[in-house]
Amino acid sequence: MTCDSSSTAATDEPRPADSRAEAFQEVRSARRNELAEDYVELIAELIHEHGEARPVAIAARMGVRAPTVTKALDRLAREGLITRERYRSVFLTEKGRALAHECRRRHEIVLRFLIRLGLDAETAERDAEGIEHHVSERTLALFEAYADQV
Amino acid sequence: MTCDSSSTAATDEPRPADSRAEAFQEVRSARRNELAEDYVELIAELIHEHGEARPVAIAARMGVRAPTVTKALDRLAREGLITRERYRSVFLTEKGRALAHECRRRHEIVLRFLIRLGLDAETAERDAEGIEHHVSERTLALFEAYADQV
DNA sequence: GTAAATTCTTAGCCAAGACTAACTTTTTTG
DNA sequence: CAAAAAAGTTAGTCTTGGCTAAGAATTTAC
Repeated sequence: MTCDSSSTAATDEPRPADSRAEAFQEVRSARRNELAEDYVELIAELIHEHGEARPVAIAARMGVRAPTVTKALDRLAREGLITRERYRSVFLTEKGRALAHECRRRHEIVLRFLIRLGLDAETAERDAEGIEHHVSERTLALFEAYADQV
Repeated sequence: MTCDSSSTAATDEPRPADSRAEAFQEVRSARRNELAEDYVELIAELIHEHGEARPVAIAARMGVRAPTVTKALDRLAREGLITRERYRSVFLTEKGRALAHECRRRHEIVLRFLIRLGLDAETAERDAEGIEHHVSERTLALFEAYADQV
């Protein structure tokens, strides 16, 4: 049943030009950034609420253990999103603050949209947490339009 | 600075820090299943379109290399979602077929909803791919209602 | 001002998911 | 049917993101 002759000839391209494949690659790429975004967003919230972001608080809110946080923070620091000193609080860099702001914006739009659609607040919060990393700017604009319009 | 214990930790919690942690844990749990769902959905599609699902076709559509597919299929087999023989096509088990069906359903609902909202087909397809794994049954129902209503 | 408790880090383990290189099996093709 | 091509697997590497156990640093409490 090898009927699809067009798909696999001499593979010159290391990256398949298949639009389906591209979509999956984009999703995977988005998935890679999700955790970093979650952390940065959470750090911004903690700083806003408590004046600082301690690893122990991050761990509690993320629902993970302390060493997991340490590792994640190392990575965020490597990526230039936060600054930190050993055994001390975490601070966002300019870049980190920008990302946090962007995330917050997306989160708010998705959340507001879901609630406008008729979803209960708690489910909306949970769904928004998952969805916010996967909505394009275009979709976001439509979500906003809908929420405003009603 | 260490206002944690006095101000917001023990007493007021309108939303206990726990519920945030739970939300994140749920998202992480969803993320863990995403790839398996993508594979199963794709395998079902390939079988439907071509009568069989070959690893080479899966790799092309997923946008990954062959060994990645082999490993993924090992895992799917371990989880009882597919059956396979070495160097042969892949088949869904009853469980795999059920999951594929469920995924397809979610995908369709999200896609239809986004298009009804006014999104172009291509972006809708891309966003649906990312969103479908993160919508609750409740949200799905609202998406359906909206798409039908308009 | 020291001892206890808490917080944070390090070290080491594991599984997933990506890759390349190299090998085996199957299929195609002169 | 034998050689070449394609498909699939294995082996080995890397990174991420979890975890526990144990040790170091800091903070609290007596």
